[in-house]
Amino acid sequence: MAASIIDVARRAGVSTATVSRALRGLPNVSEATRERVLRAAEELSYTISPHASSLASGRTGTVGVVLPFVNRWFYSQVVAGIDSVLRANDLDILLYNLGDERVHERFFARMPLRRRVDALIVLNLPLSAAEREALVSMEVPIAVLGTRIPGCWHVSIDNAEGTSTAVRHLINLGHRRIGMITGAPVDPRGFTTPIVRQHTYRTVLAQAGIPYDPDLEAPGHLGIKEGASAMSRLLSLPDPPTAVFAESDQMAFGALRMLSRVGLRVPEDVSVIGFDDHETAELLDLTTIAQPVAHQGELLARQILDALSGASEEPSRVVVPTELIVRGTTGAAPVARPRYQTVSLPRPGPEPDQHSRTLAR
Amino acid sequence: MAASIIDVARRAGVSTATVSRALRGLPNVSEATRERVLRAAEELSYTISPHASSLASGRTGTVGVVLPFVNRWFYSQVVAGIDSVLRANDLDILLYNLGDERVHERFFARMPLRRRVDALIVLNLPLSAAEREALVSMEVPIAVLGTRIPGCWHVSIDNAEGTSTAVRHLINLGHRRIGMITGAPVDPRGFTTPIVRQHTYRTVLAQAGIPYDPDLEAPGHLGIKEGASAMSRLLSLPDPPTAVFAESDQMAFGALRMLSRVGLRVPEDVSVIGFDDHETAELLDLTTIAQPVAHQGELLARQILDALSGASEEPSRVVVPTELIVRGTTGAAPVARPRYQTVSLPRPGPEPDQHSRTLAR
DNA sequence: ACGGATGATGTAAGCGTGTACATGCACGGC
DNA sequence: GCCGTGCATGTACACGCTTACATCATCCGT
Repeated sequence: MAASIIDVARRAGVSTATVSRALRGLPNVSEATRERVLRAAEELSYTISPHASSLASGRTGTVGVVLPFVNRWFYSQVVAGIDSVLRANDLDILLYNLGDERVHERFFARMPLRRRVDALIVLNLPLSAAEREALVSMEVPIAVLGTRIPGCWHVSIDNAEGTSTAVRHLINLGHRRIGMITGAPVDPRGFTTPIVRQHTYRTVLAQAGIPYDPDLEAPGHLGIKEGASAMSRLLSLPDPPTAVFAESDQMAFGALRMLSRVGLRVPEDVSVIGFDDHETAELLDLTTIAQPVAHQGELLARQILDALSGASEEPSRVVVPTELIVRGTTGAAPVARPRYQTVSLPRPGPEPDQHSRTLAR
Repeated sequence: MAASIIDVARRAGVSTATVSRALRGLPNVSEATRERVLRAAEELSYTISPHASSLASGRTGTVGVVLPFVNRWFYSQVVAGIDSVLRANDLDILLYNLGDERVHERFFARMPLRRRVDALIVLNLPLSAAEREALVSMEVPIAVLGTRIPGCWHVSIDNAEGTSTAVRHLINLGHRRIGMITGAPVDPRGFTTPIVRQHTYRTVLAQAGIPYDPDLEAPGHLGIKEGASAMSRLLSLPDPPTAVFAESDQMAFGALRMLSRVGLRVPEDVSVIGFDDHETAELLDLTTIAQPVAHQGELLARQILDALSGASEEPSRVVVPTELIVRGTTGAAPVARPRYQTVSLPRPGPEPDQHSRTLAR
């Protein structure tokens, strides 16, 4: 049987109240007494019972982290960021992986985190209004990544800015047929991120005077394989794109693989730009929009610390910058644009016609 | 203020004991009463206080998961596997990321999980004898991945078998100069996995009559970049390897990148085999030894369930099989072996001499 | 018709802390 | 020498639940 506070009190020759005070570093305990208590606790290898402590004090020392997919690179990276700062402040992490829809529903039906955590961190989870309401009703500070919930702390990247940077990069390289591989397009609960990015993609094209073509938007569901098949769909268009913006690096990887399968060169025939700066992006020399992933986790955790310490009453909102990382998968458009018209193409490579034929097959 | 069991009892017109029984589905509660209690709880949107419950019952409904790196693919995948089965049994996950050495030490100094979890899952964490002892002294079931702790449940792959399969694959392709990119070679606490793999690598080579050359073992620290620099070290040897076994796919990725940087073809000039079957391996067409990662997490969780239910008293040990996945990064050795001596090489490619010169530079 | 099962429910004692309040003590100013 | 102050410590209740035990009604067999 593990030692309780009573054992420590007895051994130190004081009351349990004094033990409690001494152990938590409260004032009004003489140095000699504190010393004795600490020694007694040490000798009994006493560990406080978190449940009793929580029950009595109302504080749990635990933060719930709710997310859709622990096993995806992005989320695991964010969790690592969260962990690093919460751990340093002796807060534990209770992990809730709500990717499965039934698990998701069950979570909101039973609210297992109510009374169990001091604060909540919600990562990029599509939530209905009722679900948002349910979270807020827990009456603990909430920090949200991506989505926005009124009254909650907030961290996100500027998706519109990142997207327009990506699309403009392609336009500046002379591309006019620019495809987009989108993520999670028909989720009824609505990830807001894909919506914003898709909207921005259309807006930027329109601003550049490029006509809108719905066929150039292919859903990729954020996975490598799905990215590949989205790419193949784009390639099978009568007039396939010369550049593709994939809204996640993973989908861009799939696209790259598909391109190499069908024998198209990157970036000579098709340019590809991703989003995230996944650890593998550098490996594959993928041009991408970098976002500081682990850092966002740290920021969320810091917000929680602020909220718990009461340092700042008003929930803050942080928008972290994205950055265009130009690597080897984006280049000048292959079709002759005005400034290239008089220049002969330096390499043999497939002709545009031949190119189209390959794709149309 | 959230409703307590007393409120529910009052509303249902019964005692708190009956509420407790009804809510947990215990027998000896009439259907009518149970119905009334459930409705009352529903109407008050009552959530049980886990702390009070734990304090009273001694059960926490929580499993601690201790691991070195949440943000690495392998571990996040295992966590997802664990989560899927624990979640289905209403067990929560308390995550402890002990990658940082100071965090690790602090964890074992304070044992914050004592009294806080019903069971423990330890993923592949290097532990001193004292630390193992400390975990066991928590007196809860422990399931361990990779390492072995006496008296604990155990899941692992057969590292010796996987490694020898990989190395034999290279030998069968005619390779005699076979390098190995190793992980975490000098960790004083000792990850056992790299040790077993390195040992097996040497043994298999010896069995094939290939002389031992310590220069062919390059530490890669399990990262992509480190894998790349390990590869460059191997390439700078006077007599560089024609094949490389990287004991993780990530290091293999780095190796591939380095090879393509220096202009060597894979597998014509150098063969590469990895370990894990990382999601990106298929993308890069990497030959590798596949291990069922998420499945191992599920197995660990199942062992915990068995232990908690008292189904099987004796801790079990499960060894899951690995599988050689042959893809495009391994091929016949470029140097002329007896059976190739009279055959002319089909492609132009760099001559062996030229090859060596490139590398020695 | 009556004793004893059997099943439904209530009573109350913990579980191990935190903390408001009471207590006791030393000290200093008048 | 007395009283108020401030600090160190003890007392005891609350936190919200589980559960052993007591109680009570019901029902069955003889």
